[in-house]
Amino acid sequence: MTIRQNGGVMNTKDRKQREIQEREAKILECARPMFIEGGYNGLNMDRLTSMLEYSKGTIYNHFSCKEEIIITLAIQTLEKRLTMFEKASLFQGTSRERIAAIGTAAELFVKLYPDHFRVEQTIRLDSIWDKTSEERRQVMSNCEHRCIGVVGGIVRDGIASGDLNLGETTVPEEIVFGLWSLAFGGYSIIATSNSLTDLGILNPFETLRRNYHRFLDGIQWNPLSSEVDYDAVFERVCEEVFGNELQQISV
Amino acid sequence: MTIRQNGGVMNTKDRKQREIQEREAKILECARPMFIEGGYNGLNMDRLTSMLEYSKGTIYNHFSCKEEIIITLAIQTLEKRLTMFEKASLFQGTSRERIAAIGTAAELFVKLYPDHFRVEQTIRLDSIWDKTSEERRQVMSNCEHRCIGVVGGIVRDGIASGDLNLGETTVPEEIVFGLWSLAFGGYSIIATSNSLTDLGILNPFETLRRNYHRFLDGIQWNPLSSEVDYDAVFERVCEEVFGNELQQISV
DNA sequence: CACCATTTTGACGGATCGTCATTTTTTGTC
DNA sequence: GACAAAAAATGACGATCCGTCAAAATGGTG
Repeated sequence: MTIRQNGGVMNTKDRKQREIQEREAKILECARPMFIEGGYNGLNMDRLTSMLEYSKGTIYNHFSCKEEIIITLAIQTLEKRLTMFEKASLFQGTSRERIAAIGTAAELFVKLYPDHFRVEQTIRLDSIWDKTSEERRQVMSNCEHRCIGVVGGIVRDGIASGDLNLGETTVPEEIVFGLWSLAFGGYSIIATSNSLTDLGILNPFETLRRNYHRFLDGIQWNPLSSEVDYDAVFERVCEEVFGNELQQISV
Repeated sequence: MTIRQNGGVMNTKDRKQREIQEREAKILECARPMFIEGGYNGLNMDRLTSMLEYSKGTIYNHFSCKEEIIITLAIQTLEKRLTMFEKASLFQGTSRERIAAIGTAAELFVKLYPDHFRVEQTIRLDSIWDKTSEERRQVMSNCEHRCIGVVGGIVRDGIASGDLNLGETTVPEEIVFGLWSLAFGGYSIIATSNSLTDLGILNPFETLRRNYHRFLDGIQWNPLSSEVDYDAVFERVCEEVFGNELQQISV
């Protein structure tokens, strides 16, 4: 009897919870294209209200301000990236091939979610960042840290296996920082600048791939790119690890 | 007589012109800290009006919208960067030392104008970018292109002098893209992420420097970092080329 | 001083964010 | 099912801020 009552109560609460979750998903689903279309100003709370079947107050029950919606959009895709990184890190191969697998994941991620950078760049502007809740900022940081952690783990594996020898003056995190800079900078430039085509770089993604292999050659992470065809590794990772995701886009 | 008249007219016009220039400078001078303080929303046109001794309409005679002010702020610092790059490229030394000099210039630039990135990131958001005038966008592109050109020139010098051999499958622009990615990504991460200190990287600027030398080692741009103390080159460039600028900051 | 051209002014319209008093719905109880 | 209390939803409203434009001020000229 008590059990039944409890059960009943829980079911009701669960249903409520689920409804709230679903509504939140709907809000985000509607907000994303609005943001993609016109950025921070394009995401119009009045228009969002009129497009959804909920009133303003209801939406503000879910998200205390516009910025909270935007950071949640960022978190949604960041979580997808984390999943892709983790999947890539399981690739069977040398430590350097596994780093290449992460690079592949990063590239496929920006191709699958080409608008993610825009969202993240907006969020990182202090004027926006400061209005978001500490809670959601934590979630975002956590995602970032875990992505970094995956890469760091592979660097340490490389050292442990003897493929990589950093010497005594270098810590693995410096290499993570280097790869991260190359990737973040490269994808940002690709996304926001016309100068690349002006420069005559026809396939920027391929060039970026070759650039991080140049960096890895520079620290002599074996086997070097002169010994292994890392383009082929890229193709293999695309197929073997991300075959499913890839059906959606043309690489 | 005609000459005198002309002279007089010209003087009046010149004075007018000068006054307009000066006013424009004042507007920007007042707008910059406001933007730095609170970003896009922090730059408040009403407040700007009340702080300056000019009315709203007058300000809108200079800049047709808020975004035009912001892009002009970006252009102001971009021009300083171009000057620093050009100065650095004249450094006497091997081609690789000259690239290191550009790296030094880039680092000193972000230290001298730590808020520039914020301004540039804001401008690059499509929602802002689209509202700026084609004219000012051209000026900005031009600055960027000339900076890239300086770097490209040194790469080609390196090839010509035999310090660098890219082979037949690589064009110099790919290397420019690589260095640019590393720098842009690295400085962005330094500016907007706490993860670096979390990672245990105590001196991110030094690490970034070492990272681009790793990249340059990877393409075997001679002399390699194992043969030359590029930290010492950095110091020399700071002193010999940028001694004046450096008095303002602590490196 | 009178007249025209140019520049400056700031009140105002319009857009948009977030609030909160009011209304509606849900829950719990007899 | 009827009713009260709690919870949730509503949307009109206040506040803020951008950019405009009719009117006023300024400056040059005969």
